[in-house]
Amino acid sequence: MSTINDVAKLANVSIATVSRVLNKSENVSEKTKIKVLKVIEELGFEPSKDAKNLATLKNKNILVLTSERILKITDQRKDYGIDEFYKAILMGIEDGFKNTKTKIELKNYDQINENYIQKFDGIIIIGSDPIPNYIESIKIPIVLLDNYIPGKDYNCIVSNGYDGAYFAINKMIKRNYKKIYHLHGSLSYYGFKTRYEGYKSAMQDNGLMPETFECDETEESIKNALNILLKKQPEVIFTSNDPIALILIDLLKKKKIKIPEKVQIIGFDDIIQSSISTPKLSTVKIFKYEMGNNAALRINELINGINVHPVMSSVFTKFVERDTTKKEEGKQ
Amino acid sequence: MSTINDVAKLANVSIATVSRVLNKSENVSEKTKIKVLKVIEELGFEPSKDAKNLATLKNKNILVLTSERILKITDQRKDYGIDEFYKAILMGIEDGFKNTKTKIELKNYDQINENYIQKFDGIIIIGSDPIPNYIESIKIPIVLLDNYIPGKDYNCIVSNGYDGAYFAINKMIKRNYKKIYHLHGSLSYYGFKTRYEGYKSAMQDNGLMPETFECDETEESIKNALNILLKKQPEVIFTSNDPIALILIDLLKKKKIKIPEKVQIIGFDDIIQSSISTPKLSTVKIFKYEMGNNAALRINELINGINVHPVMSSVFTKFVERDTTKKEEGKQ
DNA sequence: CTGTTAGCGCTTTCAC
DNA sequence: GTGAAAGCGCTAACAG
Repeated sequence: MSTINDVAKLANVSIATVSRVLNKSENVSEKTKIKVLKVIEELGFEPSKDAKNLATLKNKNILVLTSERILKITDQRKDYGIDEFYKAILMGIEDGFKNTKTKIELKNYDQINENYIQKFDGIIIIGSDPIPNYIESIKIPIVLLDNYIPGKDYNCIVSNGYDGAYFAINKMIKRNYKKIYHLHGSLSYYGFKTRYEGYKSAMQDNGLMPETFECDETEESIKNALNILLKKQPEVIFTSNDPIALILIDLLKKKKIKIPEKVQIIGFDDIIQSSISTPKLSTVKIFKYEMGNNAALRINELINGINVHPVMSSVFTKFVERDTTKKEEGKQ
Repeated sequence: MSTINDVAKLANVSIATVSRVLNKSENVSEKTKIKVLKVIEELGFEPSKDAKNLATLKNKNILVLTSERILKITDQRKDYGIDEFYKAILMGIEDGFKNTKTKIELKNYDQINENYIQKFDGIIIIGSDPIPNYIESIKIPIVLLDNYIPGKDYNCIVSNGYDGAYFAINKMIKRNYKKIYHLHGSLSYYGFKTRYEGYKSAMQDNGLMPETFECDETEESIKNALNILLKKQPEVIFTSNDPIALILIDLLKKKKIKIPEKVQIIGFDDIIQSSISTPKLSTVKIFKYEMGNNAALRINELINGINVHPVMSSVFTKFVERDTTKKEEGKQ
């Protein structure tokens, strides 16, 4: 490990000068610049990101952007489910900036325009609602949060739906359940798609045939799907998210079908309602806070020119087992 | 943003004491600990990771583990393709540790045992060959590199095969090609699976029917697949990796089928050979160096207790277009 | 049990 | 065009 000091000594200049060539400052003669560059090359010197971060604590402004739909939800705090989702994410973001002197501004797409955006050092875009076109052409660092657009290499933070589904399903299979079906929403949502894939892989890896059913997340649609599903005598129904699972529970209760004795349910998300439903929902927890946190840290890296090659980060989930699954083994 | 100083002042103690409670040192009276904790809570104080990193530069040892197969390959440097893959990764790892005083030891599974491992502060495991069982039970930070095990939440760094495939295929479709087929290796490899999914999604999102063919990566098998494929008059063949694509090129040349005039080929990886083949291969580049680099940075975070919730990082790829694809539009 | 102080590697005034 | 030195937030001897 070599430091800026080593470089300075070998090049017979001060560390200030080295710092200048490192940061492409104008005030260095071509001669010394070349000299310093050569030593840097020789030493294989790489400036410390941590030191740089520490030394450059500046006031920064970052813009947190969402659709109007989402912002309205978080404002009102009416609907526990989605509200909580974004609240947790927002908290994670805030905390992620805690040691960086940055001001956060929360806006929705309607409240801003291309010009307004220029004031910011970085932008975090939450959710998978359509993004205004002009966003694509701006050169300010951007991080997508809870969204991913195939074919565009935006830095992004998502939840690892594939793995979460795989783990939960695999666990059920190990308990000797075989008739495990997946009730999912539109697969055009990347999140749902990955959970769907995780379910399928877990089944296939265990020599089981995946069987999936689509609904549009309305009670009506879920009801229809359930009726078809029920004919197949499901042991476990795994859903795209908690709201669907919660509706399913209601429906099943009306039909006097015992949960988890007769049918087990597994959701995805772990919204607050899932821990207070009757019975309490077994679900795959999404780490919303951590997702927000990661987004903040990532945008900071980007702003400071650290590790800039685009990366998608999938935050792992956790199977939170409550009362809609049986914890013991099924029959052999 | 509040600092350790703010906390110290408000709690009427020195920053050393604050640091002690932060790091769960024993040498603090219960009383002052509580007092400090309260102030921390009030202020919402979050210690700076950068400052901590800077202050704790210690000699660390990290173990880079691979299968014997891979280590042999990198040792010999004979086979350009795979050799280069791991060389680049290794360079990325080294550079990632450049400002951290850490010693790297490179071993294969046969050279170590459960005991030996204990000496290290962190472990990076490269490649998707089977991992010894005892690894699972050790409590040293681990990062999987170019590997992912569904259902186990190992921190890992992979290449974003889904996105890379999606982008390249989407681009071809936009050029009005429709008969785009995918020739893939075993889908039990996670890497191949994601590229396969990316191909499928791109086709489906454009209203096209995906058609895929499996081979086992031997010339024989590829030849068979090609013969079937050719009957479908492919405009584009997208392969799981460069070696398959390179063999395909040879086969096609023997058959006097013109590339890219008659058939276009797209590989995945961008190994050195792909830039010197005739014609030069259009392929999706994997950022090996960046992957290694990320692994190093991640293991460092883990060692320092930063951001410890497990995450999978998918490093984005880039479509490198050379001479096995036509750059202009196809016929309408 | 607690405080003082010297760094960690880098940036950034302020002089010259 | 260049250097000296203060300081970013934290840890870790060392003293007491």
